Amino acid sequence: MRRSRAFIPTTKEAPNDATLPSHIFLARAGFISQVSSGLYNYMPLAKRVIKKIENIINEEMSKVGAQEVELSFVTPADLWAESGRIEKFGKELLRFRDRKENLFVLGPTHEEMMVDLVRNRVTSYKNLPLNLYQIKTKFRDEARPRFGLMRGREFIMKDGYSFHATTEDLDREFDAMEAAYKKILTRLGLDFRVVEADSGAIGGSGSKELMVIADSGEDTIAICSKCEYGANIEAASRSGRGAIPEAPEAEFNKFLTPDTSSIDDLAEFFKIDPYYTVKCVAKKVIYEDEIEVVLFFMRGCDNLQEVKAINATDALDIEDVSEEELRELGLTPGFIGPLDQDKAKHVIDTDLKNAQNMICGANEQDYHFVGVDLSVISEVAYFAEIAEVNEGDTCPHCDGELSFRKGIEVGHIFKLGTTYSEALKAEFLDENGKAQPFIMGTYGMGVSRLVAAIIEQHHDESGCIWTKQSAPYMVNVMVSNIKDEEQLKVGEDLYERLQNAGVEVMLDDRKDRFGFKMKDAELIGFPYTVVVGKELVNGSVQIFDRATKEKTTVAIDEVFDKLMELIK
RNA sequence: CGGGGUGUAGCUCAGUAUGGUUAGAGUACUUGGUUUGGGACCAAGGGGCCGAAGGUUCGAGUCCUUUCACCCCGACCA
Repeated sequence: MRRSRAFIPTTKEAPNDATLPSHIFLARAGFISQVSSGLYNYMPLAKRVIKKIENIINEEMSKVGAQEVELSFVTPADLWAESGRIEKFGKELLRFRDRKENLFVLGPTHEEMMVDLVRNRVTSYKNLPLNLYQIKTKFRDEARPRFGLMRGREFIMKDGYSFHATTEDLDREFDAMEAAYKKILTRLGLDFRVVEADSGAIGGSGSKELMVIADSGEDTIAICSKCEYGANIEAASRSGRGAIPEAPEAEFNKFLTPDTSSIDDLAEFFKIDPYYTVKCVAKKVIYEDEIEVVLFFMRGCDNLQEVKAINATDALDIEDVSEEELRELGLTPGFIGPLDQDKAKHVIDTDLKNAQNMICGANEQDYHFVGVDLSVISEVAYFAEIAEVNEGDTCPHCDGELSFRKGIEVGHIFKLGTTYSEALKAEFLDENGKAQPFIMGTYGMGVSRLVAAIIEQHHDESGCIWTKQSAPYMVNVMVSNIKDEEQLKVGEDLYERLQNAGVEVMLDDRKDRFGFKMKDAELIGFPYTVVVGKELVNGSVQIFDRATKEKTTVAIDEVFDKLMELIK
């Protein structure tokens, strides 16, 4: 492509609403333009990057025997009613009626459609397993789209669905998909981590997220310093903690502790580590048809992890509760403890099981119990893992230490089980001629989000730095001064030769000055720019490496071979 | 959905407290000339229903009311 003919509207200034590097640079370099909240136009460069990613996905999917399909974007609302998700998805589902007043939704994900496609067409165990996928625009009417391509309402996702006769076969496929996804991200040149994820709400026996490591990521993940373990903070667990402070030994007693309603006050009052205090976090727990106040107890040094709390109580959701509401129940906020108190349901963190030398609220204004031995309630109380892990805690699989990172969730793979096949009555006949629901897996990968993730991980102050496998063009041949006929000729020749060799190459043949064109090349982020300019008098040109910003002088007759070697 | 902010040229923004020529700058764009190794210079141009609707006024970008859009923090997010 000739730069003089290309539609690449670069700008010096970023749109005022862009905050993340990926958003700023993709907009400035002429990849995307915003249409409305969460909606973007992809311009030629972005389209090329998207195709690159799609090709890699297609290749890896093909290797593991997954077949590509394409399901309709507009889906009948009936299907969503059948699975029950029309309620659950709520306002994120964009609904509308056609001219005959039939209700439709724009597909936010395609479990229903895919199950509908397969049911009554695949009816025998002999035709299983089956893995179908598509790469397609999705629409979710997000409450708050943000960060450019990172969280749009309209976005491109690869979504795959597998169908199995046995859970063992699903496990095998799940592992194969994890491997394929890792391969895709590795090929794209990304630093990522596969982490364990929460899968409570959707059910199923497990899910993993693929996280691209980047400071701007919206998810926090805990990773082990020694082994492969990694988990979303919502699902992370620990086997212990770093250093356990010295225990404050005391006889069991009730103590007057005025004005110590917070853990900090309490620890200060007794001059002890918060580790030996019991924290109470009261929440309103929402069930389908009732709302209940539940008291969550954990060590004072820990925090409640809400997703774990929801899973522990089988709730739909959890909300804050006010002090007034607690008082109405007869509770004393700031002094609530798990002993001698049955005003509300308790959930106690497993780390408190049999805990000794604890200090907890006495359920009486200005009083705490000291020297508490929680083993007295360990038989009767409900224990669950509800505390969030902390940095420095011990890995659940080895003796390594956990630390936190920020990640961008670019993939999520799920063992779905029979949730959808049962809801939609999608069954096959097994060896015994008995009808069984399909056992399913689902595998998502955010294609447009990957475009942003690549830049979040690969950029500098000058702009984008595309990895070789994701670059819209591999080589940019820049003629420094097109009025210099020799420069232009050498540039044109190299451009043609590279093109004939199948290299994706841009020829910057614009009538602008050197500096302008260099800044532009850096902003766009071509992996290599060949500068045909001043050094031509010595019979050489320069190869500019975008990642390192280093210029290497190369003789004209060697530059082609050198480039072919670099781009391998 | 709660809290905050912003809408003026393609883009980034002044101007609005105190209403008053023909609404500005930078950048981008067009034309001519000079320049050609790090977003050049000179000159001349084109480009605006000042987010929308209603109101107050002799007069509204500016004041009042309503409304829409977008952004940020939070809630939410298979």
